[in-house]
Amino acid sequence: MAQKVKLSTIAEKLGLSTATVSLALRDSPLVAEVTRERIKEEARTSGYIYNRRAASLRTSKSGIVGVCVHDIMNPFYGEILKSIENELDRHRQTFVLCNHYDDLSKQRAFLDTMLQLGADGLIMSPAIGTPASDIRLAEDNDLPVTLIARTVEGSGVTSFRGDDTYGMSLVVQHLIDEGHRRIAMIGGTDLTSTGRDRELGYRQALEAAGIPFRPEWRIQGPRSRHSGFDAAAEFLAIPDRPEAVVCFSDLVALGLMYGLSRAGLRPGVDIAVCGYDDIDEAAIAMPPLTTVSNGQSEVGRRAAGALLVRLAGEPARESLELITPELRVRRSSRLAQTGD
Amino acid sequence: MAQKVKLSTIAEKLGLSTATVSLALRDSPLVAEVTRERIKEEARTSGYIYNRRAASLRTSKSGIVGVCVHDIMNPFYGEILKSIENELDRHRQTFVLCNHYDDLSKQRAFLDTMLQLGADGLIMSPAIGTPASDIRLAEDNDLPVTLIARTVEGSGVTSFRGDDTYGMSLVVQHLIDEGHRRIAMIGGTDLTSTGRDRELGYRQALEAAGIPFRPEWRIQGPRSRHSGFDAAAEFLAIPDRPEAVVCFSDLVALGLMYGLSRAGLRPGVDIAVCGYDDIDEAAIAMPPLTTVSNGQSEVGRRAAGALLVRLAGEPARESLELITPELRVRRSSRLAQTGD
DNA sequence: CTGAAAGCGCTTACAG
DNA sequence: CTGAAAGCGCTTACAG
Repeated sequence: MAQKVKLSTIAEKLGLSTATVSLALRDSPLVAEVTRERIKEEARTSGYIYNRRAASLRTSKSGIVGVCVHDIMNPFYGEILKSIENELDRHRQTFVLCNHYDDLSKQRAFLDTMLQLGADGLIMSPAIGTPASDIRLAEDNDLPVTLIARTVEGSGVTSFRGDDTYGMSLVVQHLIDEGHRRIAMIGGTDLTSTGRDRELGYRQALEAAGIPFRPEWRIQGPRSRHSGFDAAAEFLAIPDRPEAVVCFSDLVALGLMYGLSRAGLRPGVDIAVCGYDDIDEAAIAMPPLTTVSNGQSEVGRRAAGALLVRLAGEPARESLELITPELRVRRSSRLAQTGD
Repeated sequence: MAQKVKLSTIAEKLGLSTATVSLALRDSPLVAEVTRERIKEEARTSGYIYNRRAASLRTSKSGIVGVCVHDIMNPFYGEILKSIENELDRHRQTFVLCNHYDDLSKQRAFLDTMLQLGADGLIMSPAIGTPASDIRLAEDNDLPVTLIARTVEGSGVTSFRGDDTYGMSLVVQHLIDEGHRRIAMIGGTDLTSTGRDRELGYRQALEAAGIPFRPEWRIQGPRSRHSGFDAAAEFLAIPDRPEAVVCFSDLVALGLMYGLSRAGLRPGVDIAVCGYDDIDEAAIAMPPLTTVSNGQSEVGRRAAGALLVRLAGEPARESLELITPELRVRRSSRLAQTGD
């Protein structure tokens, strides 16, 4: 490659100072219109590439926002991400993605990288066990943080997520309304706020209906399609097996339905299955999956919006913004019908 | 936040020069062991954060690798990405992700951002219509590029992908071996090398068996689960409908199977359906999906490896590295059996 | 083994 | 409306 073109290259060529060139390229009204056009033209034809590292070193703004979630291949996060991406794109922020796979050291490495790169902000769905101190470390170093999907107590920042307890109680109530009293819950873990809250919703709905909680009907763990599939065997082995199941997520429900079908049980006919999240696939699945809309796009949009407000100088405050979930009844939970 | 700690803060505190501190923190043997330990200890306790922008400005190495694909929510790319991530992690490269959604301007914006940030390299699955000049622009500005999944003629760089023509011919041959002669192909577009090559494999296998290609049995377009689902209606409306279908991808096949099931047709019983890619879900789907393993993890691993070699100074060369696909026969294509 | 000094490519007061 | 100069926080020869 030829000699690199920088501001001073353009300045020399046109007999101007780098200050003028710098201002012109950023459309400053301080520079005369004609000068500005000459400069821009020269930048274009000479193949000038703006060096953001240099600019960022000077201004301490990088135009980078880090986003860190458990796993972007999970459509639940994918849908949130799309909405964040949309929002940030419009504000010309570059968006750097990372999976932490609930590995604290991986998340911490990403955080350190963002600090080193001088990122402007961070949106994260914190890994299991994230200490509040990690978030304060970011905040203390001028890196505003917004949390999504999960909460960290004492972090001092805002979290956006669905009201998981309420949402799960809606599904369970729906199954009770359909005449079920033997309802299992599959998936999720005590280690995340999401897991705890959804189990709480399950228990509360049962209790409200006077149905005792039965630990053998609570299969913890699964959080993916594959583990939902594997859980089918475990579920089928339960003596005195329930005829209705709520799952921690749509992914778990979809995997479970694959597993049940393979064992010869027909979801939506022989057994009621519900999910959680209302990912895109839920509506076209076979059978179409009853679930709870968890407001992914709203979570993403509002979290990004809140971060942008922080970037504009607003101070941090610890708060929890709950998005109200909505029940979506489909065929997987309605054993009566078979048509439609 | 308190006064920011930088190299000179540590240097002053310990009565050393910034040169020594800089070397010590990077474990240079030039610095005496004891001094090194004192410096590291001070860095730790003072909460020093390494400023990569400053370092990068000086060294013109950023430690950043950009990765740009059509859509990371597509498990096909997701699986490639995991393998790239693994490889880059081990070389302590920060990995910046981007979806281009086949929007050239979005891809170009990402490319510009990477140039401005001084990224060390780029791995991309080029958007439809990517001009070779975009790739040369990167290469000309010291940003080595490696291509995955799709090829750009005249780009001058290496591409890694499965042998799509051969792979697709394997599936079609398999259906012919199962006794089918009326085989539709659903999904994919002429606009990508992948789409063209897979259709070519379909046609070649038909031709080799003396089966004429019938344009009304070729439904172009679908490339997602949702559009596969929608294609079911179109497929069902074909007069003189085929009883076997190969799909552009597993995602299309899985969506199509949902659509066919909803219409009352049983995939794997009433109609044979095959996918392409062998994503994780294929093996647990209902029915389990016959497909072609497309070597996602090998593509990712080798593409990342090739990029790392380029970072080490190897010159670019245009070449196409084909990964040999393998047929995975499962129940969706074997109408004879119903058990298992 | 350690230090003094220059320089990476920008932006930002300040002066005119 | 334009320019001269300092400085962002590192690393890299070079000298000792």
